Amino acid sequence: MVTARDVAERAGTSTAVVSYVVNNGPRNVSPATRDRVLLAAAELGYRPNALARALSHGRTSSIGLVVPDIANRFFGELARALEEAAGARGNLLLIGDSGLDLVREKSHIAAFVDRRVDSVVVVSLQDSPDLSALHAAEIPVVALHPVPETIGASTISIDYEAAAYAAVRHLIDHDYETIAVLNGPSESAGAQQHWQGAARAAAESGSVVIEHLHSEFARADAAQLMLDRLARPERPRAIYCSTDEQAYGVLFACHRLGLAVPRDIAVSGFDGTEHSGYSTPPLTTVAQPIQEIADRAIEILASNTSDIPVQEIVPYTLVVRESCGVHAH
Amino acid sequence: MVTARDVAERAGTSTAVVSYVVNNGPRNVSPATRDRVLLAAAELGYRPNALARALSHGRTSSIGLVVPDIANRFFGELARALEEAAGARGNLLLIGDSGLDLVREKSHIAAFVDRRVDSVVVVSLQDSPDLSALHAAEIPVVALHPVPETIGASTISIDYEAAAYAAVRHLIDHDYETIAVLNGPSESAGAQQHWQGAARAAAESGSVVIEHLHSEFARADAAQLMLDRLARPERPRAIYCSTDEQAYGVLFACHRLGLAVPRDIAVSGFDGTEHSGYSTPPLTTVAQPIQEIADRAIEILASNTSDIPVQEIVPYTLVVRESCGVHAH
DNA sequence: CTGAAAGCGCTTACAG
DNA sequence: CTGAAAGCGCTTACAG
Repeated sequence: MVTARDVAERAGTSTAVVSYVVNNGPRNVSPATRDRVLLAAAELGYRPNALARALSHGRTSSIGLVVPDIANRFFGELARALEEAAGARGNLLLIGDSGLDLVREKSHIAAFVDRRVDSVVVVSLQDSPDLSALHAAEIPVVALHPVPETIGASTISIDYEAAAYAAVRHLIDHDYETIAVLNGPSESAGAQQHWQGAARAAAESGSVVIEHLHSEFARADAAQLMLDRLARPERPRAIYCSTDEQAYGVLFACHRLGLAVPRDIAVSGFDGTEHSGYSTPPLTTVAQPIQEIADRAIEILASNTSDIPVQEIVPYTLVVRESCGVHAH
Repeated sequence: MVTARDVAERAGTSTAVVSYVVNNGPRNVSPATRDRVLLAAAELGYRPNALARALSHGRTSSIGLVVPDIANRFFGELARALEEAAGARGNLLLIGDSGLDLVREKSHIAAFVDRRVDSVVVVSLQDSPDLSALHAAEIPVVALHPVPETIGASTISIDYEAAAYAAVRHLIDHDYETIAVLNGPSESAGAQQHWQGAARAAAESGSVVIEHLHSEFARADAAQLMLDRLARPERPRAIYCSTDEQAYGVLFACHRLGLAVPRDIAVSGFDGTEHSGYSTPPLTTVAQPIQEIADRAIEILASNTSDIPVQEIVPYTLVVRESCGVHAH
């Protein structure tokens, strides 16, 4: 590959000047010299080596992202939004897919440290992720879900508890008296908040019977669990799911069992990707403001003037569609 | 961060020896020295700087991936499989999401060149992608769809034409006499093959009437197009879609218009991700061997003894489910 | 405005 | 088996 030295020789100058021209600084260069360098660079097809630049400059202009499952639409949309926000500031987003595996989550974090990313955005599999490697390397982190304060990371997310409360409250307003909460694994991020919000809504109503179920986040797991559950007597009239993926699994189980949604069973989801509007039937769901979350996350990381973690709450939207029944009020 | 120099000092040796120990070579180190280095490294929490290593070593141990749309399940599953295959060989996969935008596709390729990835796997938006930047940097490429021979890249993919033929042939065997082909944009990768395969099957049958439609790959676009098309008279009895995403859009349009699948309209998809088994109704589709494609792609790039591009065809599977109707033979 | 030189943190011939 | 030194390709004080 062609180096700054090659360009300098052809332009009859030094590598320092080549650097000043390519980076528009930090020193001024006379217009004539500048033109010669630009011409030489263009003729040679010079592309600065990002590794060398990062090594001497001390910044890689890259941001690491850890997600539980890149094949999940929600994280796909999130990754895209983050990549755009990062790109707008000249940063490259490195995506690390945990594949629902804790070991891989950890190894991605290690790889990010080794490659000296400037900062990391994390959506962990766990309630309380291990960020020690990041802290040791003094790499700022923002988590996109609530984490314990003691963990020392910035946080930006919706209020899961409030969103769960609102969604279940909505089901109760439809006069559904028996409600199942299909949650993720109990240690998973947000699981507690989903259950607490739902339980609070049920308790408030007095009469509603609520039941707590757990499945993996994968559509197939949720489907299997619900095929079993719905075959048993006393099935719930409505199901609140902690992710859209699980809700699609429920929709599938209902279809398979000949149960009509929402006539026999009402369903609500959580995350609100574009796809939630295209299921059969379209899904009532809690929509997360993906764009806003992404923009703010990158902004927080960019303007990291202090080391003090910030905690931010962004608003969710309850999107009411067919799957929860005809609007009752 | 702690450097090799820090470790060397604590172990009472040189950075060269630290390197030999950490990398298990290329020189031998006496057991005693080795233990001292390992101990010092552990105590200090030493992590070699991957940038510096890459700069001096000349390899980054990273592979770039360009996909049209990471939020599309098919590419999500593909990215995961590639990441695993790459990781198994000690390589990191860098994912570049084009977001269905040619400019971004190009800028990701440029970013990969700048970061000196060892090789690139590309799924382009175009039939005939611009790989000149990669060629100039002598970075080997493998495309996961057919590209013109002249482009000088290795290729590994199913035989799209044959798969399209088989799927449409299957619809014809169901005695559907009017078939629509819902293709992607006309310049998109594979579009020609889809149409040619479908047209060949129709021509062979003699009596079947076939029509060619184009939509973007997004579910929403396909849905909108079909809402319009199916509202017109003389609607087709069956629809062959060039991606599962488009098929889901068709399913949605049918649901919205009160048309039952497969009773009123039969639908088939293409790609065959895990989700195709969970739609309403489950989707007949052409399944691509994602794992095999990923493994072979990484293998080809790893064992790049020659610069001669290789062209490989892997087998597809026609997965018959409810959406195309009760099995006719 | 410009050049020679040091330095980023590694790896690897080259001597010993 | 081990160390001093050069080199990977940049950036940036430091002189002039």
